[in-house]
Amino acid sequence: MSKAENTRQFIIEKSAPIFNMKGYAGTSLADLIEATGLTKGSIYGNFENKDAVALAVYEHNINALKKRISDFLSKEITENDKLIAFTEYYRSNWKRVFEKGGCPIQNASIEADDNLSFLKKHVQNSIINWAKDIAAIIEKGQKKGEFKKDINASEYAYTIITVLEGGIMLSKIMNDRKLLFSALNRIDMIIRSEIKQ
Amino acid sequence: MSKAENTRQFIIEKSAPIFNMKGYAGTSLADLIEATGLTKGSIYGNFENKDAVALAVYEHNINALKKRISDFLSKEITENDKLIAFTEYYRSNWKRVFEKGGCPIQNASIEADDNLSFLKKHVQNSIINWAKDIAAIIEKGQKKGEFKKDINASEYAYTIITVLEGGIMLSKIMNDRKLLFSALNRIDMIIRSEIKQ
DNA sequence: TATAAAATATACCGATTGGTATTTTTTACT
DNA sequence: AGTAAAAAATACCAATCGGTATATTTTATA
Repeated sequence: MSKAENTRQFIIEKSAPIFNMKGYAGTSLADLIEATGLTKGSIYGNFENKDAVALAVYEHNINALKKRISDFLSKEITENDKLIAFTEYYRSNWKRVFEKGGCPIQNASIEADDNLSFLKKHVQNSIINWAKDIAAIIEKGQKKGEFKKDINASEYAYTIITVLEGGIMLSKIMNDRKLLFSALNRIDMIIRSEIKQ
Repeated sequence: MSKAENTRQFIIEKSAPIFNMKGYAGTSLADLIEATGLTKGSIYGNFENKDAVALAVYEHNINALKKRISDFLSKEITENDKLIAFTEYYRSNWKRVFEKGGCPIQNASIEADDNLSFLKKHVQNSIINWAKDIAAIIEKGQKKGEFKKDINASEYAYTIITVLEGGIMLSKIMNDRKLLFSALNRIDMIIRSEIKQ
């Protein structure tokens, strides 16, 4: 990794929680300078503009979350256990997720839906891919006979994301862990009673 | 209503969709001047600062939404019909809600949870009150024998809000009406199979 | 209709915004 | 070790930010 690539990565990692907490419009270059300890020249030597930093940070946040979840699920063997481990991940990691500003998809969604067109497509893509990942687990479980064959895997994937995101939102603003856990319980219930064979 | 009170209301109404779409940090005084056609002096003659406008706008958005829903529910007689009418409201009005920037509680939640402390308490309060309103319907239904007596009304109120907010978020960013409707169907399903006697 | 008060518009302010041009420092290679 | 290239720091820019002081207009009242 070259010096510049290293710096680029350094900027992304230090800026990640800032953007996720303060939002795109709420994060200034002064914030990035403070968080990285670098200068404006250094940042603009590695990124074209603020948009480019925000975009790289968003992708980084998504990939980091995806990898952590993926690692967590890889411990499980059956597809049912993988699905249950998904909610378990949030039960074990909600604190860290919350401390870094919550779900990056959610934060970017709200800010990008009416403006920030440069981010919107990326958010849409990451949601599509996330739903595909979950749907793939369900479909595999269907083939293995763990899950009901007549259910729509993609629909259930979106239902899981819907309940999870709603739970994170409410839980975070209300400062109440239980609201997230209640949402996770609801997801588990759906898995047990509607997805599982 | 005095001239000033009239202007104040005018500013709030014209600024409402701007704040709800662009967010607090993303909305500038220049935006408010453009939206109202007034001058900076006029705005600052009626509001102490930008925070005060944002706060008044938030309360206005909440009250307007609450009133529309309340009017919609008042047509129904049984508590079960009122609960079902709640989801029906969003089926009939999602387009208007989306055009004005989506759910104000959701937008304010995401922006206020990590910063904007002046807004956070107001958002928390409006969620508490919203949940109370829904819980009151459930409790009344329990007393009237429409609903199961052993369920926790408040918990179900928060579950309904969770699924609704998750649905709005996903539906809005994905530009897909069906994702909201799927969430609303899920809420109806919960009402039918878990709440209704 | 004169006049005081209220409301609005104009003109201005320092600070901060995102961004660029230039200089200095660091790195890699002969 | 000398040197060219790459990287980072400094210095600067116009535009915009939220906010204020003052001037003008509108309103209400006597």
